[in-house]
Amino acid sequence: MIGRAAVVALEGPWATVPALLRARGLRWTPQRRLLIEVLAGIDGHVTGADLVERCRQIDPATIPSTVYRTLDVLEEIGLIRHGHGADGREEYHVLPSVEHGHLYCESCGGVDEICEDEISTVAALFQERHAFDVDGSHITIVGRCSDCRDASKT
Amino acid sequence: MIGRAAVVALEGPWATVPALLRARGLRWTPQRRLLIEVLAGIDGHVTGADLVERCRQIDPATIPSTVYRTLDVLEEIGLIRHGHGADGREEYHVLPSVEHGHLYCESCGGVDEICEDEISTVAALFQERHAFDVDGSHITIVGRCSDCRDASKT
DNA sequence: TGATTAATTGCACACGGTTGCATCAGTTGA
DNA sequence: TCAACTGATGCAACCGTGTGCAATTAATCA
Repeated sequence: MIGRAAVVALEGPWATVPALLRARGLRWTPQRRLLIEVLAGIDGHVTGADLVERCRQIDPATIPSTVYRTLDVLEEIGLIRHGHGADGREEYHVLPSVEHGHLYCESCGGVDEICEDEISTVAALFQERHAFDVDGSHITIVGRCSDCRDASKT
Repeated sequence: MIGRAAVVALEGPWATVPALLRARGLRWTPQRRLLIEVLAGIDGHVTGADLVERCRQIDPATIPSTVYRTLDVLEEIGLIRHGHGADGREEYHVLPSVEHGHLYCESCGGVDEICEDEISTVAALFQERHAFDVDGSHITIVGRCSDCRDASKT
């Protein structure tokens, strides 16, 4: 008899999480393992509520506050980053994807990605003018995409 | 006998609000008047919760949902604009101040303003590369201010 | 002035996210 | 292997914000 099928091996950078936690005196718990498994299956970004939902699909006993607290420690460790979408909701970027921000169209709700060199340009501007270090993964610019502008022109 | 002292005359652009509302078939109510009076006394930006609080100080019977709904209609009329602070909270810009964004230091919580020509630079970048119209008053860039960086260097 | 009508309010509730606290359980060292 | 220590969990309550709905009321017009 083999153990529960749900227990899958952690891959890539996720395999090191237990060690990263323990190195800081933090613990490796079933709840954290569940969240890591969910995160490992995500490409790009998710909202906090979305993560809670996905965890609940696997384990309905998942408690939101535990998820959010775990996300906090994962961010401290540097495995994820969070920002805020145009509607103000938490948005988590799963690493090790390339650092990027977002262009959010308030008309259609569409999202476009800001690539690294554009972030650099913006960062350089504020570095020069305000001596401010921009957190590139936290950038969300709101406005209107070309499609919506064209549509409203007619 | 004169009416309640709390009833003050609306000044500047605020004086036109009742007419603006009525021109759209909307109504001028005591609750809206209260919020307008509060907004008239604000320079720059406030959070939604802050506005609710200030309204309550004048009229404890103020209901939050009414405030938020009124803010929505004022934004539609163009008297205020809203964005989201670094913590994702609603942040209202009271017009007719100059369009500006914010640099938010996640270390000390300090806020610096992004002036118009910097916004133009950023807007031009995304206009050119993504054909995206940036909403300048909605920009909040997160990172670290020079003071905090210097402090952590030592 | 008073009736009509649709905008607005107040209320109750929902949702995303956070916090305080008592209890539980990884981890470590004996 | 087991006890002790301390970090993590679960729970309940709370905050900021948004929504559906029935009751209220501002605006209009006879």
